[in-house]
Amino acid sequence: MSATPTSNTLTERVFHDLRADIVNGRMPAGSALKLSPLAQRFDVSMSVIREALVRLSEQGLAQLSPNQGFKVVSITAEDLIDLTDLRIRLESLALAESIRHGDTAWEASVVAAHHVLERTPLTQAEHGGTSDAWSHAHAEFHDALGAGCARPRLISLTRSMRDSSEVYRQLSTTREGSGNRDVAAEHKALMELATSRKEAEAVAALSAHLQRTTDIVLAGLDSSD
Amino acid sequence: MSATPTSNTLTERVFHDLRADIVNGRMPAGSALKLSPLAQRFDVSMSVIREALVRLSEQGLAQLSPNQGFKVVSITAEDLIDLTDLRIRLESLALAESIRHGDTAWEASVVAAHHVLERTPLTQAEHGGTSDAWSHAHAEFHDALGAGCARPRLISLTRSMRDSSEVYRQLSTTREGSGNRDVAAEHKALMELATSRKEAEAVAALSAHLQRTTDIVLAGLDSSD
DNA sequence: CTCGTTCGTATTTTCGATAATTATCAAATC
DNA sequence: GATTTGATAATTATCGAAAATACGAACGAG
Repeated sequence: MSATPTSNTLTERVFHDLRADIVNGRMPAGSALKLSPLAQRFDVSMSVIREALVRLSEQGLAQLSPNQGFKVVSITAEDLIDLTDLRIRLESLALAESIRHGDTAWEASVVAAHHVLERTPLTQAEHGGTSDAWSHAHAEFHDALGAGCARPRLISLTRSMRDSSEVYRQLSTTREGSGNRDVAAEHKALMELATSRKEAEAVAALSAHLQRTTDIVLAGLDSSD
Repeated sequence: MSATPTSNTLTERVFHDLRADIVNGRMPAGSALKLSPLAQRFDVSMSVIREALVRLSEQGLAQLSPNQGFKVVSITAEDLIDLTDLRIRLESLALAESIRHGDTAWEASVVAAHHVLERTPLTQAEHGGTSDAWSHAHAEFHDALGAGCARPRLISLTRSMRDSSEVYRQLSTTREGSGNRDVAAEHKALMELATSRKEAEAVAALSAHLQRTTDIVLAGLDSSD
């Protein structure tokens, strides 16, 4: 059903790969994204890289300063706070509407996404931080929660903001064992509350879930940089 | 204080001009945006046009179908409803926080923006619809209302959505005299409520203001297409 | 007459190279 | 010693053309 998003054009492939690199924390926040090295690495012309970077910049994952090139978006505590507040509001809205109007197919997709997430190992062998597979399954699960509302714009907004949040989350999972938190249990509760249509409780659980993650990241941010 | 947004690079100039064309309704919604004609019109290479169009697409003002080119974003009643609901929520939030935390400079900028808007003629000589100058002043005023909250992400979101809404608004002002509505009075009330820090009333006025515009556009949409 | 195929054309996508701009750093000046 | 200047290198922005793809018309078979 998902598998390869199969990007037909070169630019899309590069765009997806670069986004994954940023979102999964392989590119340090704030680091420069120079055209020629990237062109070499992906074995494409600079135009392709440039177009991909322009898209990423427009989405807020990179920054373009005219005549000075691109860099990975830089992170600040204030931005994370701002971002999290917006995410809580909008994802809560999407979830609430999904619970109110979502059909059985939506319920099924939530259950399915949770099933995958539950069975995906959180940590990877080497690379510190969570595995790409888990990050992906995690994003898919949260996506599924809000996908029942018939509002494309709201959905794409929450997706975009989730990507931005990932840049921060990667930072925290790298440095600390995420405290004594049972994330899997939170997800399971979320899934059950959503599919049993308990709107208020589900929204509360989702809000707490998002806020908790941010608080951990914030703690890590303050104590380091 | 504003004057020339001074785009240093060619792409930025083209981007701004094209966005203005779309937002001000000079490009029919859904119409194709072909590269070579645009390159000729702006007297630049296709690369520049392409980059501008990619940016517009990423912002939701155009659409890119791989290998099939760009077109002006197409409009639907459902999207406008979705969009308006989000705008009401987020602009209300920005306004409320501005009222709570904005300083005197913010108040001043609201008064100033309203002053300009008040003195800008609504209709232009020829071109049906509102004048570019008024559209600009109008955007600046609404921008000023929310600019007092110290949340860059929220601000840029509301800006982006306002642009999208403009595509719709242009459609309605072209075809009807906007009924018996005193938009100027609404703006004045908004300005006064905001600067006198009446949060609840200001937010209610803003929500009603946005919803009213949408209702008019929706009426026009249903009765035509 | 309808459906499918082939081919030419229009358009997009990608490339490689040039022009323009910025960054670097050593020498020179105050 | 700090700041400015000027040449050089590195990088981005732009261009024009080649390659790939989609679109539509003409054609032929069933």
